[in-house]
Amino acid sequence: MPTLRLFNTLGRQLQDFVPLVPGKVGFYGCGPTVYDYAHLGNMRPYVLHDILVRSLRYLGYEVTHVMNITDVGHLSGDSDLGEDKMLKRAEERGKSVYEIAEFYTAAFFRDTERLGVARPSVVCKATEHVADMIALIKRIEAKGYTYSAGGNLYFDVTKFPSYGELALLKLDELKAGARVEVDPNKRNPADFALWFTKSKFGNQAMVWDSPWGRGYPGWHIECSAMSMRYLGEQFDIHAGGVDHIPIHHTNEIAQSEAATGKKWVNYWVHNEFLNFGKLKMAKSSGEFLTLQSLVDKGYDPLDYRYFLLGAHYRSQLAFSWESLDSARSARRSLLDRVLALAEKGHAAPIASIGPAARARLESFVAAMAEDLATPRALAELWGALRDPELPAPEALALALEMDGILGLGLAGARRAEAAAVDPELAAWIEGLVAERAAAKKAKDFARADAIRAELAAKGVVLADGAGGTAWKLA
RNA sequence: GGCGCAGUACCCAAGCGGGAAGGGAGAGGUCUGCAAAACCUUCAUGAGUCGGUUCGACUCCGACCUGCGCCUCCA
Repeated sequence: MPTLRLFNTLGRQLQDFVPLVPGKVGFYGCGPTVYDYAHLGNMRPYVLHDILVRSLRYLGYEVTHVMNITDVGHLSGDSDLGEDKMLKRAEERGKSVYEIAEFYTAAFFRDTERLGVARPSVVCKATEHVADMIALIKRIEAKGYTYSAGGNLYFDVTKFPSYGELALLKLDELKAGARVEVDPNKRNPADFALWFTKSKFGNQAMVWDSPWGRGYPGWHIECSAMSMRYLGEQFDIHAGGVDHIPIHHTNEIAQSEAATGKKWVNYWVHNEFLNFGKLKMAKSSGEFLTLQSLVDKGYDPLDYRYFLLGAHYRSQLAFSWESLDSARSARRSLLDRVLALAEKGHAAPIASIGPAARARLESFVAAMAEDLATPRALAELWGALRDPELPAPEALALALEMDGILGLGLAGARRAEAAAVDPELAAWIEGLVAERAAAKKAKDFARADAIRAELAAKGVVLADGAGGTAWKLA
């Protein structure tokens, strides 16, 4: 097996992946803030994390994948001036924050499941780990990295010499208040809150007692506390969107390493954004498309997965309906090819494939190992399915093996007739198909074509083959 | 103002200091009563622009142009 190489944001270079413990990987992927539906752009990192985990497991690692659910503390502004997103949404809806969280968490997992994303080993909620956060903040405080102001506890970034290393930030170059009002309580604009007590939502359910007063945690602390809880004080990989590099992850590193005095995470993996037209897809501005809206338009969620895999995760990707159509066409063609192969016989045992197929598989694995180069991997998949030299059982074996990492649903490919179709509709179609067969036999091609047209009008596509006429719903 | 990233065919999108992957769309063909699928052929003498380094650059360096992101929140 080749060595996995990952582009590490910390250092900005491709590096050989070497785990802390041989054969094992601790991986923390930033999860959702469950105050609204996830949009298509939000889904990109979860597909990436899934691809990363699948690749690691394929390469023989035992992976512990931890994902957080942010259900408290995520402010709409990183100061006491901001509002907690969860509380705000709960007030708007007249629901409790827990009801809001439960609703959108369920929606989130419904979407990721449809995208073929495996459930993480551990899913942890911020509200259930406040004690861990308080314990961690105490350690940070004991080491002298904090100060109190205006009733809140802040992290003093000037006490942490390597602050901003991940994001290549220099403290004196940051333009304070470039786009937002400065929190007057902060000594330095880059300082961030570990614990809030002065809350305009102080009468809400989401407050906890702490050594600094009754209040709630800052947003960044949850990831540090929960990752350490499940993966230890040092672990291998932390992933999230590029937007988190300058603030969220930078602050996580500062507070985590301040607390332990040790290097926290070895490899940082960040996905680029999905853009909609020229703008990023965002809840605040631009387009907001959910996975469900794609399903409503007739796309398979895995079409969207294919679309994502067509670009490298570190490239900005522009969403367009044309591109999504292209992905759907490509994936359908893939499924057709796999079906055609499956109808010729069973897949060969992967261990017994010949040299040509073996070489294809190795190229595929090499592409995945080279910083998860899914576009190249897809090209290898196409190559395997198009190569006239490969015996059908071997081509099928390759496709299924590759799909174990890509997750495009090739193994579950079914002829449309086998899919769930209303029995009455099916009977009607079968009747016309039989009638057309009779017409064809009688050389009544006008009648045969009329039936084809009639069915086509209902979205039924006919395909004449050696074994008779197959049909499917378009 | 500072920092980071990108500009490849009709669209999406890779790799690479020395033959420009792959997909979609398009065109022609084989096959088919018709159609679909499949298969074959075709589709960037050129990679934002201009310089430089080099025997050789799309690939390195510089400038410029254009676009995007970050320095609130965001995946």
